[in-house]
Amino acid sequence: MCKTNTRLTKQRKLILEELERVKDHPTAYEVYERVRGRLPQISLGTVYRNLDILSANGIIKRLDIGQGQRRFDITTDDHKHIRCIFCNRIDDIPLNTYHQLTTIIGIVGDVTGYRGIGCSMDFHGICPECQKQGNRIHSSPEQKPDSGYMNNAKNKEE
Amino acid sequence: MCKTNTRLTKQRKLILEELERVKDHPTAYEVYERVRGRLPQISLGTVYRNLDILSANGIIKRLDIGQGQRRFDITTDDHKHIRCIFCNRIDDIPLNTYHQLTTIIGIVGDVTGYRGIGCSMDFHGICPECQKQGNRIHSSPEQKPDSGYMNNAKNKEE
DNA sequence: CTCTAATTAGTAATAGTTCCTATTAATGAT
DNA sequence: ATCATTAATAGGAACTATTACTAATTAGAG
Ligand SMILES: [Mn+2]
Ligand SMILES: [Mn+2]
Ligand SMILES: [Zn+2]
Ligand SMILES: [Zn+2]
Repeated sequence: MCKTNTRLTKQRKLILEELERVKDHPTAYEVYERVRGRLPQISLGTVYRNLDILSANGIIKRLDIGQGQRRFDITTDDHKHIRCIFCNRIDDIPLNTYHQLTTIIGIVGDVTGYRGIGCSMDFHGICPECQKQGNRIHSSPEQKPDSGYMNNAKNKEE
Repeated sequence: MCKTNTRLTKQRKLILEELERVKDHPTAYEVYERVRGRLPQISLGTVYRNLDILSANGIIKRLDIGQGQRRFDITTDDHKHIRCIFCNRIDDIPLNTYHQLTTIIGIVGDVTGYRGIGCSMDFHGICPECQKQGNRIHSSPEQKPDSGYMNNAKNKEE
């Protein structure tokens, strides 16, 4: 499963096993809690690091939906998600792409049983300015853009 | 513009003026920086509080897109957004809802000039379990679900 | 078995947001 | 215009979620 120079530690194995067991789009902390039941000394940092490595390798998927905690998905097939605005659970939507947008919300309601459905559709890509600067699709989008935030070291001069 | 018992302070007025001036989906901190240029003693907390109040009153919109900072939009008409994976800027998409999903990405590319476009479509609503518990669409979705996170006071017993 | 770089546990630091409290000020009533 | 009420403020602490650091451990190639 892993690349050369990537070791299958017992921590990593247990994280994958628990992800396989729940498939419920758990947060890093939820994975941590489950794995800790089988390996008490595991640290939350280890869980975060492994979830990052696994998603960078395409073994799992990171879900950055809405404002709360990041979630992780062992299912890497192309599918969409629906989130409950009360309890924050996230369910799968095996949505094919041939419907018209006007009918999709009705379909989503039928498929999931959710009510009061809203849709936030976000696109991402490379803006014209960044294209000019020579960024390519295959170059790493992991370069952190300057967050411009107060606590950043470089903004702490004053 | 505001409800009774809502005062138009000079801080609130300046925040609205700067939002009107940039329309660029600024973060709270970016709004803070601009307003501070005109009212140096304003605090970041005041900016956050006002952005919350204004969005709760429907004057502006909160954008919880992706993993980074929350952003705010003075334009409350129904429209979609596209984010650059390199520089994190967010542009508007005046997308009508009559296209088929398969054609939308092409349209978005034509309209925005973005390349390498991906789409994350997230739905939100009330799950069947929460419907059973008597939650209604008009009841406040602001009840914070238990985040289950380590640092929560109630999880700090051990 | 040995060697070594990948990984770990524990903890500190950071980023983004919310909360708290004494003080100030916007607005309605006099 | 002055007063009284109470919403709102500045400043800072606290909180949530994630990332970074470091000395010790360990997977696994040779
Ligand atoms: Mn899923
Ligand atoms: Mn917009
Ligand atoms: Zn629910
Ligand atoms: Zn860009």
